[in-house]
Amino acid sequence: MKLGPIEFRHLRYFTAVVESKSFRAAAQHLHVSQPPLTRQIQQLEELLGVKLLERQPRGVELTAAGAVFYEDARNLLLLAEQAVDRTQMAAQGRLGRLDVGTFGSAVLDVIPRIIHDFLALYPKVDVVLHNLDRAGQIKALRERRITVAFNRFFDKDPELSWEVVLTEHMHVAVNARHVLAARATLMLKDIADEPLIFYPRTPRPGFIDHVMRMFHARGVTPKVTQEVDDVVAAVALVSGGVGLSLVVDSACNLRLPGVVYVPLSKADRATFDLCLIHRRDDDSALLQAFIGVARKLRASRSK
Amino acid sequence: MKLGPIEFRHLRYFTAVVESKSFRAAAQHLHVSQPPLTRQIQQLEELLGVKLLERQPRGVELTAAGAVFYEDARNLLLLAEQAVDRTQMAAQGRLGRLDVGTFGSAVLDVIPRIIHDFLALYPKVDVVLHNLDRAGQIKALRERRITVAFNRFFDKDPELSWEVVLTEHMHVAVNARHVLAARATLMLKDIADEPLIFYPRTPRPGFIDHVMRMFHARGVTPKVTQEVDDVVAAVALVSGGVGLSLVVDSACNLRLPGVVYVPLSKADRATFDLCLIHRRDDDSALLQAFIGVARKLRASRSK
DNA sequence: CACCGCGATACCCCTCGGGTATCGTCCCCG
DNA sequence: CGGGGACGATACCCGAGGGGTATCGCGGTG
Repeated sequence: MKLGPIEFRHLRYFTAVVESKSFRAAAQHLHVSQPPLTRQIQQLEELLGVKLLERQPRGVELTAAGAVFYEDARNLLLLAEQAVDRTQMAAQGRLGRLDVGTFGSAVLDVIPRIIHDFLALYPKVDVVLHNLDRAGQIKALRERRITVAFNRFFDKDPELSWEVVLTEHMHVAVNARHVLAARATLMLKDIADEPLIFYPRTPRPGFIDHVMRMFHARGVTPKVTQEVDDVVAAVALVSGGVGLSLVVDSACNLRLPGVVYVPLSKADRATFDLCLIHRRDDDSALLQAFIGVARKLRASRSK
Repeated sequence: MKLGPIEFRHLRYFTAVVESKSFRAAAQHLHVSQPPLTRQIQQLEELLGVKLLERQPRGVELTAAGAVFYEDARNLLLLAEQAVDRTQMAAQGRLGRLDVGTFGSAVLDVIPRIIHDFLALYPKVDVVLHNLDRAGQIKALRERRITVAFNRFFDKDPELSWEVVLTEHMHVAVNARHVLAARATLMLKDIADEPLIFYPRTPRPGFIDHVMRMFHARGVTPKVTQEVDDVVAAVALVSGGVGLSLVVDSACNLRLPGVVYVPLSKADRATFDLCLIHRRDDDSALLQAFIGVARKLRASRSK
């Protein structure tokens, strides 16, 4: 007899026979006639070089080797089904891994929300956060090490696409014992003479330049007395009474003792967009799902 | 197109294409011509309802779903081979096969003992050892390529279960001509100024961090002059007089010329658990028997 | 001993996997 | 910029082999 390799057919037929302890019954259950079934089992036995079944006048018995093979056959069929399931889930973006590029302050509010909502809908996706600066994000996106990134101020780029997911405003972080802490709103000129804790230009030049332009447009030159590269550190210094600082909405979630956040007055209000960035040619279901969640959150916020 | 169920043929063809990143090359490797291959892959994709491959002008790329399916396909093919193997073994009167995941030093003492005792009780079982690192063991367990694994420091995992089979202590491996070789015990501070042969962090971060914490807790900064990723190599260097090294009980079985093992003094003694890990849902008799032997050995040791 | 009921065998059909030839497309190179 | 070459897809043919029907051999049973 000529024999090829083992196929799932053999396993399906064999397990059916074992489970119904009868060729005829198994054949019926498999919607085939009995002779082909017999032949497939014979083939399987010859293929393995092992007798799997003891044909008794009253039904069929497993041999010891047959019992071993039955265990594995059932397992294989089960795993094959799971493989199909998993693959289909992956295609729908319900399974897999999403690498997200984040940065300093966004991580305090928006990103946890988006990820929370996303995981509620897609629980089997692994979301991995990567804190990167602007340049690092762009590089990582290009090199496909991350799928999506959050940042402000996006430069046109042929490979990348972006959309605004949140529009934020500026607040002044000020120590509660400071006179300005009582004010409902503040103007930039109010803080011109106050010691300002600010951020170095390098990791996010776009943001810093934007704020600086804001100051200059109002003829104000801020007195930067301290530079720290981290929003949390800046607010910590405010808490310690070192001075006041500027932060966006998201950072207001950061509650430290003795720190209050006073919004900038309408006249001085500037908007800071938070963008979601991704490769333009990336049409993965995972990314689409993630963008969908981000959009929905934005819509529910703007109400 | 008419489609039946998935067959192993589909998996074989698909994995071949993925591995050679080309239909033609894969066809050649499979000893078939290219068109049937193309057809089988198309069938598979239609069968799953999922696009698995991105046909690029330069070869073929996996889609995200394709990557998921590839993993499972490879695994299924492997398990099928194992199933055949096990069945044939069983037919020859062997009762089965137990695949065990091991790692570096454990292989020197505990594992041989456990396996020896196990084989004394179950002489017809084939025990196959697989030397794997931590991550490899976990993966292999999940994918059922191994039934049981030995390692230290186990992280909680919903799919896996574990128990401590041995608690070990540290010894200093030192050249016999060295002054410290004569000491009955050593303290960590005794070796602070000695050249230490140690291990890189990557393959077993848990173990290395544990030892390092031990040093720091005693205010000792070891002078690591040489890193080797293998206990045997480390002891060989000790034998060559390069310096001294730290090993656990099991490794003391390794007798190399001019190497003596001095236990750490009680004050500096730290314990290192060796765990036996297995799939939580695995209730095979072979595994239970193996665990039983391991437990008995532990009990007889602790006396 | 006749009769079921079981799996095995004989033999036919036609599906479906594999082969050859060829196409459309993109890249590369002159 | 156009032709050659390598890639995967398509068209079409062939035959191996999976599945069908009919029947056999053989125990167990009334």
